[in-house]
Amino acid sequence: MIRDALQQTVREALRDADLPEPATIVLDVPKQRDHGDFSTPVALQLAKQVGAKPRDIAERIRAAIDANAQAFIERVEIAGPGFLNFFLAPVWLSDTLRDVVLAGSGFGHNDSLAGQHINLEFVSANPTGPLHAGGGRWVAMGDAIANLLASQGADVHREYYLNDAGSQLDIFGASLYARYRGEPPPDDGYRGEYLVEMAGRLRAELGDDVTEEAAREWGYHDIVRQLREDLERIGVHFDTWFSERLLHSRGDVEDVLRQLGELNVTYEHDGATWLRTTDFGDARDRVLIRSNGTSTYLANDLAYHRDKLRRGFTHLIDIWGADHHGQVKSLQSGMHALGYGTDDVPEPEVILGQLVRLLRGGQEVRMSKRAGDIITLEDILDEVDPDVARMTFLLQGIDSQQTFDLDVVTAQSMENPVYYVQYAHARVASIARRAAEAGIERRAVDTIDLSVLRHEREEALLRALSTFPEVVADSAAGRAPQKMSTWVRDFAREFHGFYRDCRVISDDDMLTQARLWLSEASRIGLANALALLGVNAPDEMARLDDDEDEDEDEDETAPAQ
RNA sequence: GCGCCCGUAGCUCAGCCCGGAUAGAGCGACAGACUUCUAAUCUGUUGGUCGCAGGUUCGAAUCCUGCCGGGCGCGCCA
Repeated sequence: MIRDALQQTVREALRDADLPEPATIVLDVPKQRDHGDFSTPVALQLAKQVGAKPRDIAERIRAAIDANAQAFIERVEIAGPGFLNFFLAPVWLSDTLRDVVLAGSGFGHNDSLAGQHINLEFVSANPTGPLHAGGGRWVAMGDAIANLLASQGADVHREYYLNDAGSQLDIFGASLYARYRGEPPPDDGYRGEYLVEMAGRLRAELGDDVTEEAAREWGYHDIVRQLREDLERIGVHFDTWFSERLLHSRGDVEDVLRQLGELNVTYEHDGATWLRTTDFGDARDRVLIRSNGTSTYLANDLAYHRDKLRRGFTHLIDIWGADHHGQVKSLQSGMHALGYGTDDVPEPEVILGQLVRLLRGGQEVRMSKRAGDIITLEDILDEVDPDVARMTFLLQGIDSQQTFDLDVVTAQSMENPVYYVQYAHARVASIARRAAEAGIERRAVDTIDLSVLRHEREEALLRALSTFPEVVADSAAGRAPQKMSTWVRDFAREFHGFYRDCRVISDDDMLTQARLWLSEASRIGLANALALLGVNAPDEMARLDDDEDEDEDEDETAPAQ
């Protein structure tokens, strides 16, 4: 859009002025309004190379730009040590508004990743218990990242990997079976109360004569059903639930081991078969086949990732908890050993997410399915709206540890930023309803004089809106949904300010029309941003009681006569 | 010991990838604004040695090095 045009202008000016062209022309939106609409430090960057004073270089560039006057540039100023500040003709804001309206739900989307088939694997919690609260971070992050990648034109496939072939499931089965028989779970077993409840249903459904194996299978399928329900409740859908068992039953694991053997990257040692991952960058070699003849997690995982590639995906992304970071290099090294990790087939990308620290009553709650005292995602969803849960998980970067204080999140649920944003969206809808009641129709946008939108608030709103596409692109490229949530909060603030200071519906017909379109463009920005975050954009908000904050427990208090 | 992540306002966090002009938001505290398209809003005030020390640079919260503090790993577990 306008940024590209400016970049082009600067490039041409550099050429005309006989100056070298840096690979990228930096164009910033200055924090200060009096520094213009856009600013570039290019003259500062060239000073050393050219051997001239930055301000003199800036002057040469400005002269070249002026010589080739562009309609959308009102003036160029040289400021500070040598910044070139661009002041654009106000028409660019009108153009932005029209572009947004024209693009509609596609605003912020592009096709830079067109042709890419991305497999995004996330959550993948063991099917041995319900999703714990911290898992909500992977649910929300994964879904948002998938949305972001899709917005850039990629075909994104959401996948859940079920570790249903390993020892964890056996331990789970033994624990469930013990509960079924009224015994405590084994020492290394799962101690959670949910197994007692499940054992009761197991007995009700299958009777008193169940074997341990049957209990395990029943329990496994019941857990998967619970996982699906929890995920559905928060609005996340997986395209594939991939069973690890398939890798074994189909012979994939054997086959990948055979392939590695033929590639001469394995060796025998201490009765086990090892993979020379050190040849491919790993810190030490890894075992593929234990001395007892069974395959390791790595062997299975290599078969799994090879399978994903064989299914036609061009790019694999895994979201893992940071407690698995030691395995990243092993997986990637193993995939290189298999011949992947080339320009055509890149190595799997692993996004590491720092773990959630969960607080309740000011105390840290250790989240371990084994230990028993877990707070589940379901528990959270029982107390707060799914939108609140999602937004909370998307407020900060995945690289930093998140402290999820259950008391704070539930107590301040109503103050959650998600409502601030949703309220802005609802306000637009409300304006539209009021306008309709007043018999005001929005006329075609290209018949409206948008140049009347000159209020400080209106311009600020449009400026903020104009940055949306690049924020989406940045957010997608950085796998950083928090950039999106930060933008939408800032943008909502701009809208609330506009709403307050610029009455949309007025006696001035043209101004009303222009502001209705500005509202609509804002709605598009809010709705598209929320959609990327996986959050609803409601047309109205439930009315809050005025005395809400005085009344702590309005739900179940006794009737005070 | 080695590896990854974090350390920014009283609290919770953006900003760091890709260095720019006076470092931002929310919450908290204090003071204001509803005859108004829903006040779940808006406005103002308060508040920061960007962990510490060096280095690179015209310019460092941002890049590099070394420390300090916190989290997580370092299995023929998954």
